[in-house]
Amino acid sequence: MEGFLMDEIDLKIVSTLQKDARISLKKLADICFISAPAVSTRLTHLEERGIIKNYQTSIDYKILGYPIKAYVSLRLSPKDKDDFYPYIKSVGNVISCDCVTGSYSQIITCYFKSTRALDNFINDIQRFGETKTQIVFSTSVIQRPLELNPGEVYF
Amino acid sequence: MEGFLMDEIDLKIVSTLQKDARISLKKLADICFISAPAVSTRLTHLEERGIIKNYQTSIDYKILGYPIKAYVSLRLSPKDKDDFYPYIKSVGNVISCDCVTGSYSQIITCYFKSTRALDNFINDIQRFGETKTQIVFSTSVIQRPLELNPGEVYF
DNA sequence: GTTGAAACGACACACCG
DNA sequence: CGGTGTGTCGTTTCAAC
Repeated sequence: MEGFLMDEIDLKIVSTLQKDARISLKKLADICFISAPAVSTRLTHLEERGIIKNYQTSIDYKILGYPIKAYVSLRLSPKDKDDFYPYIKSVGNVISCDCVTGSYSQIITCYFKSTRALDNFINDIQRFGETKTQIVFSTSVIQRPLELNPGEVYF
Repeated sequence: MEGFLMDEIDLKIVSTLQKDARISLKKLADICFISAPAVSTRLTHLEERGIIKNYQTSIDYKILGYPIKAYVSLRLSPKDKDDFYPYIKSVGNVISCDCVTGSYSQIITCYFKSTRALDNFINDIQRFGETKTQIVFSTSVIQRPLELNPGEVYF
């Protein structure tokens, strides 16, 4: 990461795109009070520097037949790490996996078509260590962007 | 939820958009082997029916000055629910909050500029109940779309 | 970063299977 | 009814400043 600083306009671009990735360059330009080509070059830079990682569409997995969301915690034996990482990447049901502090060292977020499918998955990963599963009942804060122009945030 | 079925083309549209939300209708049309207007009407339907929820840009929060990611579990007293939900929605650091099975009934995913900021947050929410915090060290599966045209998935 | 022109893509309509 | 094809309009891109 080079010694570089985002200005107000970059921040406006990024936070606007977070909320609507399909907005046109022209509209972005109007919002930022600069020209469309200027937005375009800034976008390219933001992408090249890895600040913008990708553009995703969020889907209602429930409607699409994946009603089961779960957090699976896994106490991963250090010796199994090299086997575990490629494996967990290969499972299409898994949308994120983080190594965390605490006795359960991996937190896996995943979606399934049924509790039976979830159960199969859990049985499978138990070869890597002890697991704890928490199935999601309801979601009060749906996956959303981090607030970059902070109103109500902690410092 | 009407008695409606996604066909192969809808699935192709959705899974393509998941990976690149800024793709043009024309490219989508080429990929799906149909015309651009046809893609356009399908997109509108998918949005109207809530299968496509929104288009987000994923950002490297680390580079932007939020290096701390954490999962905070909260044992929420039922009587505090009505206070908790509006509050947790208002915190810009929180990107998701799920009600789950198990003794810690809420799982909060959040980002912070520092461990001190995280600490302030935790101290604050402890008025709602006991908490357990797991800070993310490293991420082996970065937030990614669910695999809809499944290769390696559990049934 | 801005402007303007040219290339490109998106949208609305009438037409065809 | 849903897909295709044309025309118009808006958007992106490139060159010159």
